[in-house]
Amino acid sequence: MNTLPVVQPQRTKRGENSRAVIFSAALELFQERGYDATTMRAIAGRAGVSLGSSYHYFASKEHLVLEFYRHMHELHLATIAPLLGRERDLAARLRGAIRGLVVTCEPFHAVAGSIFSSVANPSSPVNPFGPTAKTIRDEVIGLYAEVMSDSDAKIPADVAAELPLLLWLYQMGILYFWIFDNSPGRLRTLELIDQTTDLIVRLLGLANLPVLRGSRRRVLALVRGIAEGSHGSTA
Amino acid sequence: MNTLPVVQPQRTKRGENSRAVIFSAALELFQERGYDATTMRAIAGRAGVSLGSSYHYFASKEHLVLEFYRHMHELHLATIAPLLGRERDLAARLRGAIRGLVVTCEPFHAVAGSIFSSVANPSSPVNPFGPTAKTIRDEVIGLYAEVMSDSDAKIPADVAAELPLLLWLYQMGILYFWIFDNSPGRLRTLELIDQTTDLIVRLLGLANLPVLRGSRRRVLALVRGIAEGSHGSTA
DNA sequence: CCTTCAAGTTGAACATGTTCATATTGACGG
DNA sequence: CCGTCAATATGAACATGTTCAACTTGAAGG
Repeated sequence: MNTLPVVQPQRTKRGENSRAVIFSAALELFQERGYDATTMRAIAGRAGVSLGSSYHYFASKEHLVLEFYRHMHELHLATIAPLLGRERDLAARLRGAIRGLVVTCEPFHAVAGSIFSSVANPSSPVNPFGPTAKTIRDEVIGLYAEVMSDSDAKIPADVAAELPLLLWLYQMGILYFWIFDNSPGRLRTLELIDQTTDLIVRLLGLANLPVLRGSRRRVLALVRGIAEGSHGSTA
Repeated sequence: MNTLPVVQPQRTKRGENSRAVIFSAALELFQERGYDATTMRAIAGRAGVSLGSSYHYFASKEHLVLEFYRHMHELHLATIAPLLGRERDLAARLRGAIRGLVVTCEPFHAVAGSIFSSVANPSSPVNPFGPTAKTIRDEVIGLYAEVMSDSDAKIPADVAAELPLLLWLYQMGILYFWIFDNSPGRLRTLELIDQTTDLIVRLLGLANLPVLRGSRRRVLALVRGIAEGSHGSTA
């Protein structure tokens, strides 16, 4: 994973280090002061580089958020890896994965609000539906594919094809709720997670009932349509 | 509606006019150049007032968006009023209401993306969940209460209590999809509306089935919980 | 050791949202 | 008609994201 072909010769040593230092400074400042209050000049200052240098490595402040995503995702993976290795019950896996997410993000709760501002902007590079974020998006969706497929739940193929995407959307919904959640210990969010994950798994079971067959087919067709749409035309 | 008690004596004549002129200029420029590309200086310029004057009437650029909301909501109301007066079938009412929404917003499709950026920010005054937007939010939710209650559908009381809020959330989801929709004539969105409104009405019917009783109770409890949460702690 | 050149680095300059001290207006009491 | 005062109006000044042309570094080739 660290041995790429010989394409960017020097770009590594010095540059790689500067990039890391800058991102690390940004991360600290985001936590200390929040996203909006963190100036690009302040980031450069703490990193010990010039303002221009910061822009050499991160095309915009939002690109720092993109890197922030990747970072959080790695932390998230590390947090829930043990659980995913051991647990096989779908409800437990899902609950653990989402709980792990908000726990991982907890240190950045205060920041998350202003960050979401950029995130929702369709023309921003950090928009989860946009092309720039495709790599990290596919990785996250892949995580939920793993949550699903390595469980012992028997999921019909047509549902299984769309479920990871749906769980990814669900995760974003939870995160948006979490942003607004000021309850002590973020208990409201945790409770919401417990209840919704249970509900999701239960509905998956019910989806086989004859009365629901029609709705299930239609919901899946809808999801497929939406997913295709995102491909073709990203602003 | 125009005869308020004697509280703001002079504030009306000249001020009211300036405010309207500024907003109208902003509206034009948003359409012509998009939200981000529209400068507060440009707005002031076209309105024929100074930069400072604009800030006298609108505390920030985002407050112009708040006014924009109100304006769109009024247009929306006017658009669907005839339908709501005549039609009684819930599916048709809902479909018409949501279709009317995207049709009303159509002239601002290009702008909507960058506007949503501010909208999603929890600390922004235009955040739909925030306190500043409460008035307009309640109005919009009220619209969906009317869509529901003046139909001939028989909706259980517990569902009816939460449905308007859910439909309001649903409407926002549709709008977010619409923002990304570049299909000719925005057909993808219209189709999505047709299918989802049908699905919603069908699910409302199914909610009475014994097998779904449990899930229904839990979903409603969840929604109630979420709604309460938004009250207490708005960032 | 010198040349070369791409990668890295720099800070001044620019655009734009926002603030603020100051000036102008115009209705109203006298 | 005059003085008063709140509402209204103004533009300079400020902060900050972003751009850019110029400068520095250091490894590779000779």
